[in-house]
Amino acid sequence: MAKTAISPTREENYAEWYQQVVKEAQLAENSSVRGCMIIKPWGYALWENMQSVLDGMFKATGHKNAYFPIFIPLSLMSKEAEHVDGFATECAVVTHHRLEKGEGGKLTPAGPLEEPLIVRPTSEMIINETFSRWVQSYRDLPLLINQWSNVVRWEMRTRLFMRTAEFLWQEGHTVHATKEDAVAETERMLDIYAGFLENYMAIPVIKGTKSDAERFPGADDTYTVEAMMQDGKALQAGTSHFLGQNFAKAANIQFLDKDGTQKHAWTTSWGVSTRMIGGMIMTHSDDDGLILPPKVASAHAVILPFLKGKDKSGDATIVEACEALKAELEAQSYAERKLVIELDDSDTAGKKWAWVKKGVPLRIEVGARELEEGTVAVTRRDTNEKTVYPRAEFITKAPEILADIQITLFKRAETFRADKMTTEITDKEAFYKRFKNDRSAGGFVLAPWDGDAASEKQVKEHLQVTIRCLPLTDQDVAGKNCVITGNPAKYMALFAKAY
RNA sequence: CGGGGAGUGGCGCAGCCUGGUAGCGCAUCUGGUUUGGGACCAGAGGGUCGUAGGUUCGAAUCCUAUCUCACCGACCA
Repeated sequence: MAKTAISPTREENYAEWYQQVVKEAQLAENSSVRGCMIIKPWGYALWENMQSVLDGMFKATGHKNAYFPIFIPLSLMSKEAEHVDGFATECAVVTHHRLEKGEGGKLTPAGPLEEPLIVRPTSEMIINETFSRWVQSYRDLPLLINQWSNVVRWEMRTRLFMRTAEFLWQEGHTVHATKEDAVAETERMLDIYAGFLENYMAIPVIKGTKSDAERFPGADDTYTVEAMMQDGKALQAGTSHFLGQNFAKAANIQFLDKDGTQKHAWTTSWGVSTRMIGGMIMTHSDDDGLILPPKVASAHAVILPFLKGKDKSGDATIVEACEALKAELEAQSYAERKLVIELDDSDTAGKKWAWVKKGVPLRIEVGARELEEGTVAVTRRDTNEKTVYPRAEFITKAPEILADIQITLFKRAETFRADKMTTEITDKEAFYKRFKNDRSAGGFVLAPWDGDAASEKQVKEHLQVTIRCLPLTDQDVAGKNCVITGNPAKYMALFAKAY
């Protein structure tokens, strides 16, 4: 059995394996603040790449960025009843505005605020309240705004990237004159998320709508993209909400329409977060650590010179050659981005493994032999394949190799998901059996459902299985019966255990 | 919030039951050896043992309180 760079392996302990991958890849670490993570440079570079692509997509569809306060007055928060109920148990609340030195120099909060401030768990209330002043006429619509920010949700249990008390995200908030426009926007943004996840993160997703129980608090409809992780659990990777007129009414967003009457507007909101990084790790990484999809990778390749130690005669030449190679590679582009190349000329043992664990797509080895032959030895992180290329050929071919890695990762994930997906289960016994298997979380089961909250609740209590979504396609239920109750089915539902 | 677990040099741990003021591995630094790879030898630096109180001649070790963290549940992006 070959030694793996990450211990334990996925098979041995998936949860612990995940923590180790994050740590060994230098993506993030726990901070001294409960539930809050420190995103390290290697992880933040990844997030910046993701941001940059998404931001371009938002702007290309007419959205503009803005920034709203981190604090929401308590009174404002309480205006949409369902929304409040959904977030009340996980709000951080600011109640004081200064510190005083007490006994023994110990600092204690003083100066109570007249009205407590909530640290935003999401910004619907503060943004829609603002929109009520921005929107006066049908000419002001649609209003398409996005914000990049942090939010705070005081979760009971946290896990790096997957669920942290504070996380980074973007939240889009839009206002429309008609229901049709708002629904179209909700679906457009869902498509953008799905496209980003599949084409950039190489994570295959299933698009669908949430059941009543899983909907965003205050929304009429929540659209979601669901991904399958390597342990057979599902991950909600992004959501897009059709908010109906609920928030428009709560925040009083009205406009004077062409016909001269005052109308309430229709709003949407949509978001993706640093959680996608967690999804990416759980989709692609292996027992040797992280594997980054080239399109968003913090770096595309690392050059590792083989130095001669004591007999340093040739070392300077090798490092120089590596620097020249780096410069030439950096002139190349892949996926509208100049190649980012790291050069690690440290002589520490195990530096190769450090880069394996960081998930960099290509490792380029250059030593005396390569210099002499005019070649480079290149190893792909995804397949572990080592190929010796003539130097010039590799430089022009690098983007092509990266593109192949990107596709390989996506296809591999797609194949994996296909193995974890069944549409064959039609009776309750088989359904229960599937999800009671201890070795695996069970994957996706696409099965008929009667649309009743009671049956949904039942499988959640018995099996910790939830309805991830009602897929947008495959909704033919004619003649089919609910997998749980046997009653006539209303929907095809995608069931899974979830993060 | 419930269930078990853990807080000891930068990291990972032992020591605790049977009190006598700290030890191992990795990492770091120095010197040497080695060199297509997760090295070896020798030496060195670095810790008031989570915090507060108590028992004692003496506490990492016993007692009490308290804080924190990761993990498994319930809750959730």
